[in-house]
Amino acid sequence: MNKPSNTADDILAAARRFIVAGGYNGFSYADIAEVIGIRKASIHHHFPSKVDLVQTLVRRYLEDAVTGMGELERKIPQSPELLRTYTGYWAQCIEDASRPFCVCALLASELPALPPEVAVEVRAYFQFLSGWLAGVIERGVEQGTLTISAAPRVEAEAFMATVHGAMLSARACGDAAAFATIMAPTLQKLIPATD
Amino acid sequence: MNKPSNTADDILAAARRFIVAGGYNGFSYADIAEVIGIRKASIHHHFPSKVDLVQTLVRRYLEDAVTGMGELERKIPQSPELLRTYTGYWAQCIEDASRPFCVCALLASELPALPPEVAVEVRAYFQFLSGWLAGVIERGVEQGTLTISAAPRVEAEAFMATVHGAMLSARACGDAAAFATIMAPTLQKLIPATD
DNA sequence: ACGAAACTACCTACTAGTAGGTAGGAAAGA
DNA sequence: TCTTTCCTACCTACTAGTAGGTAGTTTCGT
Repeated sequence: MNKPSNTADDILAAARRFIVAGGYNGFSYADIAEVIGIRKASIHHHFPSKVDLVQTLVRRYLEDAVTGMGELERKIPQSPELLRTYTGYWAQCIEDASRPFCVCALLASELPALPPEVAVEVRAYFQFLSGWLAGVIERGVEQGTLTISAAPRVEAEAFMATVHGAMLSARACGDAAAFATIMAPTLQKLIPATD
Repeated sequence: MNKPSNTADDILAAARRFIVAGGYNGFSYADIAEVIGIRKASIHHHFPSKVDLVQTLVRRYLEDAVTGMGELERKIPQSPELLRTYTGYWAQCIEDASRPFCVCALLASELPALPPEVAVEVRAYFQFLSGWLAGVIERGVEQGTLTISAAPRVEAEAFMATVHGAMLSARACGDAAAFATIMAPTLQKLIPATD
């Protein structure tokens, strides 16, 4: 039912790897062309401009996050376990180097220099993630499974910040395990009387 | 007593602004030349290569941090007040847009794509900052002015991560006040029984 | 008159993007 | 069924502009 052509997906995947490594200006059409084995003009066939490419990439990234978080919420009703699974997901991604950084976290860092079409998509991701975390935390408080010291929205922002900062630290000290090490006490502070 | 020539400093200052805005690949010698009103060839006189320029910039950034933190420790012996002052400093910088992001935090995000000479300097900054924070936290625990739930080194890493992540969030939501909002509960969790 | 700091003028390599064409398959009309 | 037409996917070959960097010269302060 779906198009069998996966070149566009290959381009997006390569672009994601490059962006995660070095940001928006850290790669070129030539770089992508080389790793997937086509000419750079062919990339323009799938994505007329670099802005189109990255915009599509980030938009899809957000869509995947929305559906992914939805599934996660369905499977795991308890907030503490939900937060643990979320950070565990990233810990895994960083550990096996499959997705060693969040695309949007990286792009956000260079937001003032980003094309506006891309910037708006990045901002949307942050808004979604922070909103989702706020919801999870709020529910946890209502269930009595989480203890917080500020408003859920603020706690959510702080949690998200720590996740992104922990990615940065893991990268900076070249130690993938650093992410999990940093997140452990952060989770502990939200979850009362665990194991 | 100091050299009256400030062009090299002007170049470094301009480069810092550009890097803070868009990272290592987000600016060119031409960009710097334009804003400070010289030709780009003249920049090569002061900094033969871009690597030299950014390496010098990051090295000086670390030196300034080392002396700055030293002074801070001399002036403020109490750990809670020290952490508050440190985050307050960044809150101020972000608020007045004078230094809306940490140079090394930004460069760390694109670390895999950075020239190795620059990467090593960035890593040194992270090591210093995390070590300094660990010392501050350890002393606070000994003084009984801080309560922690993990080893001082881990708490320090988590604190640093939250600071960097909060910068990112402030940038992403385009609201400078977000930084202080995020840091408030983070500080509160470390400081027991405060007003 | 000497060196530092700036300049003009240039280089090569690479950037995103375009023009125009080709190979092959699907569709559609007689 | 054959042929024309269209489409997708890719190609070669090119453009204008920008990247970092160099060579050689002039300007300026002491």
